[in-house]
Amino acid sequence: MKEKLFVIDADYAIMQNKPVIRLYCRDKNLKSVTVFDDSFAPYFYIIPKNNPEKYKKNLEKLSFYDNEELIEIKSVKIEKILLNMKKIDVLKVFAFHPSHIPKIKDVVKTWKETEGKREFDILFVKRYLVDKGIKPLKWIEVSGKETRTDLRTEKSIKSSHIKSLDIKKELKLKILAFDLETFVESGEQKIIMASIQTNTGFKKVLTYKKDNFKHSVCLSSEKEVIEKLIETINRQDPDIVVGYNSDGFDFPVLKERAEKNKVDLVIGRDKEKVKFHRKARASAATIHGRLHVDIFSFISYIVRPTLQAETMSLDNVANELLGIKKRDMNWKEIEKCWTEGKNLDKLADYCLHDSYLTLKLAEQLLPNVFALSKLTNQTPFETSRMTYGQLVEAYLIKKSAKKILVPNRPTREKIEERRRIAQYEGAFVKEPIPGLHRNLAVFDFRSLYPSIIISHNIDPYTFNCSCCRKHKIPDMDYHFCKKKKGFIPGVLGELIKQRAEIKKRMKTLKKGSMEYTDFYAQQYALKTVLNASYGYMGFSGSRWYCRECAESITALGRHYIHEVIETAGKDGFVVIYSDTDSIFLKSEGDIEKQSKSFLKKINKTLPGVMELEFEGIYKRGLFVSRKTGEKGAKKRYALIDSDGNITIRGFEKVRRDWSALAKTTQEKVLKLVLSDRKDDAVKLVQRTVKDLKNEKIDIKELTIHTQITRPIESYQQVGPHVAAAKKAAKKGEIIKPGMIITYIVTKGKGSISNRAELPEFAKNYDPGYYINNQLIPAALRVLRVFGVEEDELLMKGKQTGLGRFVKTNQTLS
DNA sequence: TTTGGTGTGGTCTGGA
DNA sequence: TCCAGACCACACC
Repeated sequence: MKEKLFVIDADYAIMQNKPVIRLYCRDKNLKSVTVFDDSFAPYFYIIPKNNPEKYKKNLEKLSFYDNEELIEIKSVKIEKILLNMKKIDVLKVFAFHPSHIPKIKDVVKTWKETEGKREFDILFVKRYLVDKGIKPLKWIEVSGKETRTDLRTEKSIKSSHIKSLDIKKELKLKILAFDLETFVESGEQKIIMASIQTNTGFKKVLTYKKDNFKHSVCLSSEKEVIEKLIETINRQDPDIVVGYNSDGFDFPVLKERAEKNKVDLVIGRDKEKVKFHRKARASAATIHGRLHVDIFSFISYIVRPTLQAETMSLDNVANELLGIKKRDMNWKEIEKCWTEGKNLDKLADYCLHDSYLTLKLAEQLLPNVFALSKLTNQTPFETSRMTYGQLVEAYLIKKSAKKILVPNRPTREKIEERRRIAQYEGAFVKEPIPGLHRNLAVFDFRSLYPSIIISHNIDPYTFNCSCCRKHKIPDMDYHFCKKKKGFIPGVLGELIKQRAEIKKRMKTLKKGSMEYTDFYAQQYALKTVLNASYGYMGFSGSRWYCRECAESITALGRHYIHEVIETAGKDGFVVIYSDTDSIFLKSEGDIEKQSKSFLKKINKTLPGVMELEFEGIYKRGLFVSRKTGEKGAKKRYALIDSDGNITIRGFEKVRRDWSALAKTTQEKVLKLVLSDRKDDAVKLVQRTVKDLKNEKIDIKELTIHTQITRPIESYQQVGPHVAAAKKAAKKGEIIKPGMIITYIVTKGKGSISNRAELPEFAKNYDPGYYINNQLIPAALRVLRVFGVEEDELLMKGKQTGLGRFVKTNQTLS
């Protein structure tokens, strides 16, 4: 029989002593089908010192015991493959079991005929998908026989042949989002409520106290809640289970409570319990047969840089990504609801809302996860938990398969060594001309670093070749081969081409249509990998590490932007600012016309795929000076276009470690100033100072968010956020690195740190601090270029009674 | 262990 | 008491 199937996830199991790949699929009628493939054997490569034939013979005889387990070689093949651009003979060593690979490698390592060993740490399923060319979220054609298994899928096929198909059709998969609420009772964290929502409209709240609200099932104990949750998931039979921080919270808690209550946490399609795989941050919970996506993981690794939310809380992220308003219920209220047994419907709503937000976030972001899976041939389970570095690596490994030996991952010592010597010169940043400028034209290089890599053939394998010594990188003693195309430049070149094609096709489609969304996600995946490629070469943990490459890339970047700056000057522009790949120009004449010819002129001189792009015209642009001295401040500016859209970079407004009051006031000031209303801006600040002084500002406007980046004991210098965290820790709160501490500076004596408190412990706020250390600096940063001084904002001399808020180190004039 | 360098500015700390 | 430099966080690209 032959079947066309849509692949969702994959894993492997040991069956009759053999590793068997399991592909979890749906067919076109949405029937769940599992495909078993036992035709694939795990392998790795050995580079022999000289005689591969002789090595092969010795290897075939290898047999040893490891903890009473017999380990033997399945087979050995001699293959030709590229090592440092040269074809060599290597041994491809097949094993009977994936876990034998590292053991065989360790034995062979000691043989004196061994030159090296490669690709022993590429996981079995990853290897399979790459080698077979199977892309998750795409279609395959499976030939084989239907078999019986104890898997809870509607059909199981033992495959004899699998072919990947290029069918555009997407299947609508069933997504189930869940969320738990817990409560600590006599030192034990218990589950008090669970909520579930699916993208097919099912919703349910499970709890065990009272039964008078919508969508709820009231049970009699925690145990029953867990059992009912398990039953519901299995009955709903989703393809995808999503949570928000479910790797770090929901599943660990669920596992612990299930064990405590002697319930088997079986929610997959086989009889195994939920397992945890070690990952960077939290261990990843795996459910056999269902795809578990912790959407928080994807957001914090990949989406985060594009967000401006202060914390990665579900509420904040949903607010920014989905435009869903935040709720005002907090933890204290939840606890109150539960302990008093009142307003439980509110608590249920809260819990249900969490799984709703999780579901909506998943619906929005899963296309991006899937696009990355299709690009790298990795399961969405993997790609949703990958960092930038891992995504680039996965893609490069895919492109190396069967052609190039993948370099080994560096050892811990090697990484340390690379770290020590790493530092190299980066991008050029021009000091801006402070002031409010009119009619600015902005240009930037399209994907500067990737285009340099491609156009200059920057690659570890082309570095300092023996044939092209003449073509040196500017100001460097390095050169790159002109004759042979490097691996990374070739790969990135394809990506750029594909992305251009997708973008072209997107123009013919309707925004918001299924196809458009899919293309958008695809081009976003390409962009993600492209943009991370330069960083990956300079990353100490990289398999394709090449400091000289990274150094050359930035050197070329500086070279090109300098050329643009120089040409702009010669063409009569005033160069206001430039950072890495962008340039801000002003001119007396018709800026649009001049921009066009300038762009043409520059692009004629650029090699390969390099291109300068016209970003836009801005009606006004504000550049400020540094806090001390008259120098222009880099990386801080604000722009307004002819439609009134405002762009703010670098200012306190866009930083999370400033109070909302200082940020919103600064934003208003910027808007007024960009509209030529400086005087109104001054008045606004003065009014706000007064409000603060009279303590009329809501304390919520005054919280400051700062991340704890290490264990609190290991800080050499105790800043306000660390001090607040330490106090909270003393009161029993658990403080971990990565947490974002919210604090308020209260009245009292001593340093700012001494007076920093978490909101729940803050009894008041110190107006003096918020005036002198928050509001005034943020406002003055903008207004100083207009000649406004601190005294004017503080209304000194005009009003009495403000003296006590003046910093002690200031003298009255 | 979890892409890179460049840059600003707040707060603390310790010595004059 | 004052101030420079260290430390720290977080922005830009």
